[in-house]
Amino acid sequence: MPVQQPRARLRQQRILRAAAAVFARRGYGDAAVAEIAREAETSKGGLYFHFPGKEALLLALLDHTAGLLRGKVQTAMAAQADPVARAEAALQVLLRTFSRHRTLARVFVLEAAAAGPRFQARVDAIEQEFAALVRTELDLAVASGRLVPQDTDLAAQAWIGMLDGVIRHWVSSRDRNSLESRYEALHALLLRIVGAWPAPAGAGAATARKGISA
Amino acid sequence: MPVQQPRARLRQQRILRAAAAVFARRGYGDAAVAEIAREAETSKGGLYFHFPGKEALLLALLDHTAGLLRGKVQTAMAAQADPVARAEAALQVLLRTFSRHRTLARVFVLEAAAAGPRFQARVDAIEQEFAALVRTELDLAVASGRLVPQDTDLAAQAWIGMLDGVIRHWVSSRDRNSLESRYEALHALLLRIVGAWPAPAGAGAATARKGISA
Amino acid sequence: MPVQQPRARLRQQRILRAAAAVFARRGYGDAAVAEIAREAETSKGGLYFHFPGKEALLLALLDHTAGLLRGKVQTAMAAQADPVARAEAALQVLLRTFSRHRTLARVFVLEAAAAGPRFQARVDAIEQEFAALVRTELDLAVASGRLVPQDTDLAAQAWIGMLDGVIRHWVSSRDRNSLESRYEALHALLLRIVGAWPAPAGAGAATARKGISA
Amino acid sequence: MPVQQPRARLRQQRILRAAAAVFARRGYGDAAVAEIAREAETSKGGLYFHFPGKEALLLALLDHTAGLLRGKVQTAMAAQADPVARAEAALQVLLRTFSRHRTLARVFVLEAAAAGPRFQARVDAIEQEFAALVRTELDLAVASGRLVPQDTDLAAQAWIGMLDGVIRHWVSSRDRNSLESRYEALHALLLRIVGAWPAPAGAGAATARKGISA
DNA sequence: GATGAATGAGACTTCATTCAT
DNA sequence: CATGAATGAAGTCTCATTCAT
Repeated sequence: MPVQQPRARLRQQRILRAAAAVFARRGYGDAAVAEIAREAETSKGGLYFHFPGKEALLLALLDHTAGLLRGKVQTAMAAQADPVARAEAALQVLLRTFSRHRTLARVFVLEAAAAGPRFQARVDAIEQEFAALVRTELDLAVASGRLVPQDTDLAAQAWIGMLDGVIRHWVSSRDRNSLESRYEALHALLLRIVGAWPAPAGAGAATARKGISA
Repeated sequence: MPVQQPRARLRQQRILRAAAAVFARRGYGDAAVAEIAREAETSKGGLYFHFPGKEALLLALLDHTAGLLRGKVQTAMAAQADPVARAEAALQVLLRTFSRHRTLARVFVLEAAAAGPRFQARVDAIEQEFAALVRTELDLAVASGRLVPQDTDLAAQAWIGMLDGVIRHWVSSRDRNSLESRYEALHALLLRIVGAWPAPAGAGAATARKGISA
Repeated sequence: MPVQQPRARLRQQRILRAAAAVFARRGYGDAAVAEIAREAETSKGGLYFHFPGKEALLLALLDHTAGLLRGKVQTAMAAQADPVARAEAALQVLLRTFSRHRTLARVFVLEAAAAGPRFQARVDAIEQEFAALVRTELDLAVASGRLVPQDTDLAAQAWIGMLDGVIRHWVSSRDRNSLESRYEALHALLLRIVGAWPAPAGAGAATARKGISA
Repeated sequence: MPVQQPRARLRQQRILRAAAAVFARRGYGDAAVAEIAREAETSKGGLYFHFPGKEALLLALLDHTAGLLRGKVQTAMAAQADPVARAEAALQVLLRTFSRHRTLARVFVLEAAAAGPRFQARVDAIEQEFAALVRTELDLAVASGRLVPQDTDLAAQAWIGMLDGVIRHWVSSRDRNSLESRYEALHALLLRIVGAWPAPAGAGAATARKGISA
């Protein structure tokens, strides 16, 4: 593998960014390579010099997105001591990252699924990776008595599933509000799912809750 | 509006069934009208006599699916007395119906989303319809003291979201097991979400639950 | 040939009228048989019962138009004594008839030409028929000294050609004024062509004209 | 706007030439893009690279023809001193040009008219352009006493109309004789229309003609 | 006689990919 | 390295015509 010249790297990034934009705008199937090339300010021939084809663009985009998410999640988790807080931090940063990259979000949760099983599989693998992360933390929390014993695998799937649903809804609606603003509500649900819910309202309940979540 | 000959009705159904199969197999974008016609044992022209275009096929399929689900859900709900049970029955029958019509499920939760905003909007509307149904029941349950006071709208969204996630995962994986077999686990999560979980195992837990949900 | 039942005659006329309208509106090539059937308030099958195909519709229309014109022209010519007046009367009634049947005019002078050589030939034959009529009258006028000796065939072609041009322009423009209103100008040109023009204005010119045309 | 490679220019010309041939052979409506591509020795995709569609081909052809005519007419007119001669030269060169490009002639006077109002309008505009040219010369001739006072606009329309008729007849008949050979007769009619006719037979008239045309 | 249904050839157009320059 | 040009397969859709009822 030859060392990438910096100019080539830049080109590739411009092309990937353009691909994300066009895939998000038109959908993978309706996206024209010509339009991506135009948006990247290059030519079709140039694009094909850097990427072997349209599929490779989507794949590269998914990998790039995965790397981006992994990095941010690791950093965010490292900053928390409590296992439940670490798991929550992971989801929160996923939400925040997608919130700031709407086109990536759309490509990741919508377009890839419809572009064929090969892409779907890659997205699934990445989701499973994060689900495993979450599960590990929940297991720790259960082991330390922080959470009541439960099917942590199921709970982790549910967490990722809820996140997925929220993101999916956000990108497919015309909602221009920040995705992050939904974290509050999501947060409450996540805690309920693992039986660590926050105080609803009444005083008596607060006592019981304290015993559980503290 | 011309009189529908019985022959025509049959053809339309055959075409719709074929469309569902091909959309599920190839995805909406890659599905060829010619293949649908072939699978419906008719000609391209014949297909276009009954449906104005490829989009109309998907739309008709979504409407057909929605009608199917609505009917089954109403029946299932009518058979239950308890509001929480009614809400659960709704989800359960949705799961069961999709489990028995995998192609419809795939079209409904995956293909429609990627086929364009128009289709996505129709699916969203149907999901919201069922979410509203669930919410109504949860409200009743809260009013009767059956459930602790909570944001029932959010909870209903979460229920539908979880269901969506399970179905989506099932259709996009190669999992050939019945979708229904996942209901057990889903059931537990749903109850947790509204704070009405069932007894995990021991007796002490039952006490705690009573104290919380009562 | 069986005797036509009156009901069938009516149907055929309704279909022909509808065909004229649709051919004029869409052009022959873009006219759909289905639209003609709809406009005739019958079905495609019914239309094909009365006419063997789309081409036959246009042909029948041309024949019908020719018959209409022939009849009116004969009547108009019979009412004139002077040969030049007779020739003029022929053109005038052609103009008037087309003016009152714009769709027929359009089909006759525009659509038929583009619908293929077979149709073009039929229109040409009809035009030649009227040119021959005109020529006969011009010959009489020359023989009687009413007109100066000239190439009457050429002059007749020119008369029909001018008429054709005026009609063609009228139907292809959006001009909603009566076609008849153009007769005045056309009239002057026709007379000039055969060297029998009317007094323009000045006296000197009148003298010169008299010397020439008398 | 991208730089035109010389290869591309050649292709475009080949395509346009092929389009003219096929439009003339089949008529616009029945001309298949595939046949044009074949005749141009390229592929359908190649054709669509150079022209956005079938309509654009016809439009480009009309524009190309208009440019051709304009150039030749200007040259021909510049070579004449007398206004009437200039006007005649214009028509003569139009006739000669169409005579040498029968397919262009057919497309221009027949196919465009039937291909839709948009094309018809373009052809009309070009005809009006030449009519205006003729009228300007006739006005000059009247102003200088070269012609008797008259409605020069009408006369110019008549000139163009006669020319149109002659060309139309030539292209729609199977007449393989040169179109130019008809100029003699047309010439006589044109002069009659503006009251500047040549000697029919007698001697006195000859004198007058000499005075006019010399 | 008449209707809705069906056919299938063929039309225009798009587009991922490859290639000559 | 990059570009414009070229390809050709495949797609959606139309429509004159025929047929079963």
